[in-house]
Amino acid sequence: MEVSRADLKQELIAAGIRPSVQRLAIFEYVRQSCQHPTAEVVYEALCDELGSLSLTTVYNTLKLFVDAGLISMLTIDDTFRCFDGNRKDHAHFRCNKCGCIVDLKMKNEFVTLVEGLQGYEITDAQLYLKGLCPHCCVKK
Amino acid sequence: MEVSRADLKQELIAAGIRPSVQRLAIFEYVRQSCQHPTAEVVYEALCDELGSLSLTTVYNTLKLFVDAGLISMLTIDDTFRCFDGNRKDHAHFRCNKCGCIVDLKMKNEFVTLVEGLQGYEITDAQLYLKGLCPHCCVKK
DNA sequence: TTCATTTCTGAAATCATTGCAAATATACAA
DNA sequence: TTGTATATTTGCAATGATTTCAGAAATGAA
Repeated sequence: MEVSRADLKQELIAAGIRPSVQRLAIFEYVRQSCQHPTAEVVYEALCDELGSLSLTTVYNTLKLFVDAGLISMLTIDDTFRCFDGNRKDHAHFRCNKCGCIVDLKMKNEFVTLVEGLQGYEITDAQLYLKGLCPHCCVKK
Repeated sequence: MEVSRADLKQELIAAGIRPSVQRLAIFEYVRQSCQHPTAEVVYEALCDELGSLSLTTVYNTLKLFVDAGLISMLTIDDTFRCFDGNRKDHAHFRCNKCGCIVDLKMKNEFVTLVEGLQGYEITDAQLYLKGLCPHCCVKK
């Protein structure tokens, strides 16, 4: 499960991205995180480790990774964007009460569910479910 | 396909929403639109018809409808929210090049694709696909 | 080293969205 | 009809996440 820095570095290079200290740290953080961090969270988490870091750099770097297809950006919560380093096909659930975001396994690929995709080139797919999580359901 | 104002009015009342002039006009516009209008677009479209209309009213009213489950809000484009009056289960595609948003038919319900939903209460589901639309694929 | 290119920084700007308080419309009792 | 309470709309100011920009720093090649 744990991936080495060297591997992550190679992955960046393979994607045509120069592995600067900041980029590698941000990449590692998002990939290892089981949460779904926002740019702000990434910034807070890495500020100390890196000594100096600009929020702008975090935004730019995350955008760079998303464009390169290395991580994905979630817009499941309308008030902020968060990022996901988990590259397996999976769906997301957001609880309307506590706001938690949970990964859900898929039985099949997204596109198997959709008709009429001839002629389309699909580069990204996200399935968002919203409602109440088991925890909030109970104490409702 | 065409729904009368009277029917829409009844639908609002049934949802516990008083059918003011503005609300009815906004509801009709979003329901009839085959596009996926933003609040701004709704505002521009109805400004003349209603004589006076506030952008704030549009935002508030759309939120009211979404909370009542009458329409749904899409966050497929990270830079703005748009609204969808089509109540059939369907997926959305957004072209990365021209920005068009297209409705796609589903073969099955969203939840059939997901594992481990025991204990969850699902109130909303959205499948977002992104990439290139047939038109942009050709002239790529 | 030097030069050119890429990357990072921090402050300022942007812009969709919301908060707020006043104005207006509506419902309904007297 | 009039008065009054409630619901709705309005317009503007404020918010806050995100982006822009121009200069500073780091990096790589020669």
